[in-house]
Amino acid sequence: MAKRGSAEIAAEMRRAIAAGQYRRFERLPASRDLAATLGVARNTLRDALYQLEKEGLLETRASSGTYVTANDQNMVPTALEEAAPLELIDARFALEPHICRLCVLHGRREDFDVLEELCQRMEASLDHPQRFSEADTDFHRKLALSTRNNLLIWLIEQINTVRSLDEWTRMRNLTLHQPIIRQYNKQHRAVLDAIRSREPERAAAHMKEHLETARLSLTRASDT
Amino acid sequence: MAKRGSAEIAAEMRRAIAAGQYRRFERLPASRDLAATLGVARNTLRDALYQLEKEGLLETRASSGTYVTANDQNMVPTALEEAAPLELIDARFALEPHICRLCVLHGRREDFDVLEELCQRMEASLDHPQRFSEADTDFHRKLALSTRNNLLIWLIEQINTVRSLDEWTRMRNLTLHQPIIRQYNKQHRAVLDAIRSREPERAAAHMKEHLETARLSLTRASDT
DNA sequence: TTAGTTTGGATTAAAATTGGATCACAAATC
DNA sequence: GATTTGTGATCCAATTTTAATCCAAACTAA
Repeated sequence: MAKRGSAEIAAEMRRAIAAGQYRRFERLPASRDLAATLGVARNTLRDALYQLEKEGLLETRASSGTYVTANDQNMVPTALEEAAPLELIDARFALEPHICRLCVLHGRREDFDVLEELCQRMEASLDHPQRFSEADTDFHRKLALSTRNNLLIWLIEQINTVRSLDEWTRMRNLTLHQPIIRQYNKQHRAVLDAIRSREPERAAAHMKEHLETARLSLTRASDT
Repeated sequence: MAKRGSAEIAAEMRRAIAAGQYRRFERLPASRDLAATLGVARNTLRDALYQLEKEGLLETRASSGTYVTANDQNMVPTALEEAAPLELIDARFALEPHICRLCVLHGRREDFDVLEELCQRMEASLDHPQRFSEADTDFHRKLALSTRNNLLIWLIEQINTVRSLDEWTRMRNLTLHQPIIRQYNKQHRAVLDAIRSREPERAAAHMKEHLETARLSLTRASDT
């Protein structure tokens, strides 16, 4: 049987609380059930919960249950702020290609006009990483908006808050040199063209290619 | 059946009031009826209502009834809470297939063991929509967990909060009959098998198929 | 008014559930 | 080989839930 330490379980629970799976004042599942779903023995889980109790995230009352005492308002941002660069790329890898498909389905002429305008702004910003970056963010946001899916829009907006963190901006600006920007522009155009000609799969494919490029330039930058 | 404590009943009622199911000055159903509807003993319900009364959401008059006094208008529905059913499916369509791919990359043996256990639990719940539903949520959550991508985990958890809203639970339980559950089980297994044999694209494809089925049964249900 | 119904309040005992604690055993670690 | 750590099982005591009553106040309709 594969072993996972109580520390690992504690980390998992900590993250679950931060993610909002268990909210303040809520009672956790019974230790027996929770141990079962986590795939560990009850003793191990109890050790983990004891850790979290020491940290002040939980409070357990005998014969009653274990309750969340964490102030989630303080924790939710951390879940986002702690996102690693590659985690962010993977999340965008999940969301954005499909957003392109939905964009083909639900996007309207006027949406495409806005996207066109943003493309042009990016193409005019070869020497202005800052300006390019803003237009780039707007472009990806507009794609989400064009799906008319409020949930997706919200999710992308959350991701954008990560993107806009200082460290991010700095790291991204490092990678934004002329050749890279030029390549991004070509890819953005390819995505937009595919959307305009109502080819969902081609749009998604171009977006994947775009994100792959972004990942590459990111890993290359973090190697230095 | 999952035994629910008074705290959980209180939470459920709090949500119902926030969702506008019971409006201000309105009288709640008789405690006997409400208890029956919620599937708990009257004592448990009374404990729950007492909690909400302490919070100032309710006011109960003996021999008359329990009335909503929620003066709190800060219960504004967030973007998450007003998400439409099909929006949710589309968001999952974006996220989950790619999560399956990442699961193949980053998932470990012990993760698959947990997924296996959840599959079995679902297969043993053909006649228990409630139980199936919980295991189902855990299954999809565990898939996200197995990616080890905290951002994705957080995103899925946000989606799960939408899924767990009352209206949702009710609608989903309507569609969960034996044949559907059986089909879901087959699809979950197909996903798990593909992940286990480390075939990212096949896993993603099976997940897409699964979500397509879910979308179908959802549109069919809302037509009625 | 009166008789019957419905309401929440309260009490009780039994049953179910919960975390706490301990133990022997196995596996991994040093 | 000794130590640490997770497992699985058992028993315990406290708490919660349930279910069944009875009550008094308030409402309803004859």
